[in-house]
Amino acid sequence: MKYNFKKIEKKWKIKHKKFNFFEINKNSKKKFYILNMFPYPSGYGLHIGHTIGYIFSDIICKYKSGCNYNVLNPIGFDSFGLPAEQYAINTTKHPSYIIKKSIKKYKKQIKNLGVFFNWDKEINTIDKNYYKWTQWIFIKLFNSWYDKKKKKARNIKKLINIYKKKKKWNCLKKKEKNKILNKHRLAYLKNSFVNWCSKLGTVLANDEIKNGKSERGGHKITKKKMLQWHLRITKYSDKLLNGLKKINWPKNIKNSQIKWIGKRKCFYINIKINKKYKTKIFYFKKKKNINNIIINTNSYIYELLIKFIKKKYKKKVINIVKKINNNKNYKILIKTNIINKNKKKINIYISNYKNNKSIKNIYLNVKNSKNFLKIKNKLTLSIKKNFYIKSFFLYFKKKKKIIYNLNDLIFSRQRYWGEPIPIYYIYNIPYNIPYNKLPLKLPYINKYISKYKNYKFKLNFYYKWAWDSINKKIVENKFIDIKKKIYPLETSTMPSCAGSNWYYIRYIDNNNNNKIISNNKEKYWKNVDLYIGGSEHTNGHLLYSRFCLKFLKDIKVINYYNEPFKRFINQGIILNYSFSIFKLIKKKKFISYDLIKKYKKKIQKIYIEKKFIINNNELNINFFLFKNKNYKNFIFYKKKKFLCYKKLEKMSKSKLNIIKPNKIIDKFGIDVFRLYQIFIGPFNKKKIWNLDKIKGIKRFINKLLLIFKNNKEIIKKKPKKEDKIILNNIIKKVYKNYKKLLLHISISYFMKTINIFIKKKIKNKYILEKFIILFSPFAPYISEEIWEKLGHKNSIFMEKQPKIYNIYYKKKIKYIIMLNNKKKFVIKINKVNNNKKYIINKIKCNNNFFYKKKIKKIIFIKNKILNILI
RNA sequence: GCGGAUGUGGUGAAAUAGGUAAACACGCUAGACUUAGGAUCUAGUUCUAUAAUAUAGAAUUAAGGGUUCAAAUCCCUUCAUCCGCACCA
Repeated sequence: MKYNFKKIEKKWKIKHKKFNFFEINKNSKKKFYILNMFPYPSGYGLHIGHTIGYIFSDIICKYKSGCNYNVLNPIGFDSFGLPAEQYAINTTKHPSYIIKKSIKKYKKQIKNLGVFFNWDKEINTIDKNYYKWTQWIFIKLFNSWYDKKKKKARNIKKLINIYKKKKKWNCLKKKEKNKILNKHRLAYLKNSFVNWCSKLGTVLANDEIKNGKSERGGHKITKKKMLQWHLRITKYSDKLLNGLKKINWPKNIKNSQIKWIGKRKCFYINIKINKKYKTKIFYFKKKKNINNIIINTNSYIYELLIKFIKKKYKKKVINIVKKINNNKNYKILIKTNIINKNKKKINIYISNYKNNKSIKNIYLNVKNSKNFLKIKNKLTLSIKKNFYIKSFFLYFKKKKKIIYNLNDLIFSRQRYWGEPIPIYYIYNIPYNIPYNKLPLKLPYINKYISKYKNYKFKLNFYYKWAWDSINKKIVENKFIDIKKKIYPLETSTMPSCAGSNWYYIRYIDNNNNNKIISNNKEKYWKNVDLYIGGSEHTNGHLLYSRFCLKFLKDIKVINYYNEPFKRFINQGIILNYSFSIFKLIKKKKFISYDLIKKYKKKIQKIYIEKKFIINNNELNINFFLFKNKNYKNFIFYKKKKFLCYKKLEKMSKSKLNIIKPNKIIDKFGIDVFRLYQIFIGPFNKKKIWNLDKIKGIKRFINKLLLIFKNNKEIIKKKPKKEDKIILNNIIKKVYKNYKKLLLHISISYFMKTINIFIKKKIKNKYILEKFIILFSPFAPYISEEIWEKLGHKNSIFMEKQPKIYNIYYKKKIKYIIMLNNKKKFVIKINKVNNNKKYIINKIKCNNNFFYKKKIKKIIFIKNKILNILI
């Protein structure tokens, strides 16, 4: 029988449409909530990295269902954020149109994986019924403060009551009241230095920046002072730290959470520029003397410093900084009269020194400035004695202090495509939109982009963005009038983490319009039992989600659990080779990879697709030109062959090394594709994409089909003991690997068992049935087909996972006999004779390898080993 | 610079919380078969010796040392690779 997967898949896809998988154990008391991080629907569609996660969760979901669990395996889409918006600007189409199209594509592809998702639970962050609750949580945060004594968040009204008792609260002006409240609110406004990207026109979080440039687009980032919404996540530092003890997460993820929170006792130094401008504090484990201070030219501290340099020298410094910014690793020395403890003068350097990846604002003479001091390019400003920055001084405190790394989360973005922050301002004092008027809908305007193409894509350009607080609705900007009680609305939107902070809660009760989640449902489903996700933004996402939950628990939205994700497994990235060629800048010349050394500075790297490559890394020039006609007149510089640069890299759209699952599925079928993705290696480790090994899976499937080829050969008889033992072994192995989440090992045991079945010609129906049930989560369609051929009408997924046979067998015990720590042979012994004397005698009878020799020692470990030392 | 991992054949990898290293699969070599297919089957695939389809011996889990009857697994040092990092560590 040839494996006609297309026919089988088509048949079962139709049957599965009517099949209510998630209803099977609806009334079971045991629940299992498994969750994949929801995808960002980019226009490019699914790639291999996505599918492996879905397949993985699906297998576990099907297995758990077979173990009588009521399972939940939902999926949704995280659709707000920069990528869609950037794409929208480029294509002049509205982001919601792009997102809708992408989601359609995603859904189609996901459904083609043989995966069961609870599609009725689907959520989408841009859905107004979803972001209504995101905004609701924000207002709750805005109206809460953290009570240190009670160690939880409470309503801001209670804080006002406390103030009323203590002070003359009512005599204070509104602005003063606001100032005080703003210091306590969990969502609050603060002027702070932010990563500003002028090209994108927005603030970015630290994890949105890579190598000092924006992750999306690679634009320059500067530090800028701006009024921003913050979440007071720092108040929860201790809770976030303690919660880690109880959950089953990988060590490295836990560690980086601990590091991020960074609780420790330290000595500290304060750097002030003058009374008004404080900078951050610097901490040391031990007391240290300060010999020099290094200030980065890209930092905000430098900008401040410039303000306080005397006018005469200001231009000089700025000019020099301009010059050195174009060079690598330069430093300028400014001599000062600040004296440290050893009565030595402290020098200030201004430098464009970069330490590996991160831009640091300031370096002190700690270990990491060693490299800095090696810099040879050095300028010294000729500075007169009286020139130094008077107001720049240091504090060194002797006392130890408990400090945290964690900073409050900056929670606003100056962009259009996000959840609007439900706040309006009266005389610059923020007030929230009433709860019952949520959602504050994101305005949709046609032709928006073409009309305002030259503007930044921002909310305040909408003509309709003001709040009428009498009629409680959104009105046009031009009506803003304090007398008529029409006020300006907040123009920033929330960052993309806002929607993903709490989404796992919403899946459980996604259609509830009155509450985020009903009590009953929360009590039953509780938290996520197994959370599966990629490694990209894991750390931030997990921390913010945990913070969000702890807050929701304080305000009693959540009552029955403390941590969002009980167990977490990190999905390893899949690497693939990328190919690139080099072009001379501004010239029509390509240069072979072995010749580029000469042109080092003048070349530009262009990624190309793999289909243009022959013989490992040679470019097929004719084919390349045929497909890329804009390079028609270009010259190819080469010796003999034109070589490309081949590199193993993370799959990415820009590097043209993405593998799309569709082609593979078309060629080999869904089941083979599923098995292959799991078999490729441990789920949590990085993998290199290589299709070679898919043959093994194909052969395995063929062998499997061979067994079930002739229905007549399959015997309905009580299975033999031997056969039962074989089945027991595989069941045990597979179950154990489910616990450890090592599914790839299970597949190798399936292969092994099939080999044994063929060798021993096992054709017993009961044995084979149990085997195929055990196997069904891995390859659903083929299992269903075989199940049907065995004469069953129900879906195989209605069946329970097999139990281990109770066999009473006089098990012979295996002993490994070792001589001087080396294995000699293995003997089998009946249970009755399981003792040292018997075994030694037996060996003496059969072997004479230690005859006439003195035995130093015999080590006997019951049921395992006998080691003889001579 | 700091922190966290990881290191097993030509390749992907297994090895019960110290107890037969390399299961399972890919690749390769040789042969068979045929409906000439990205097909299937059989055997081999660390090294050495011999009386050679067997037997015996030796080496081996990045390198070196330690603990132990016994280490891929535990401890120490070094090297290499990867990941994270915001001022500190």
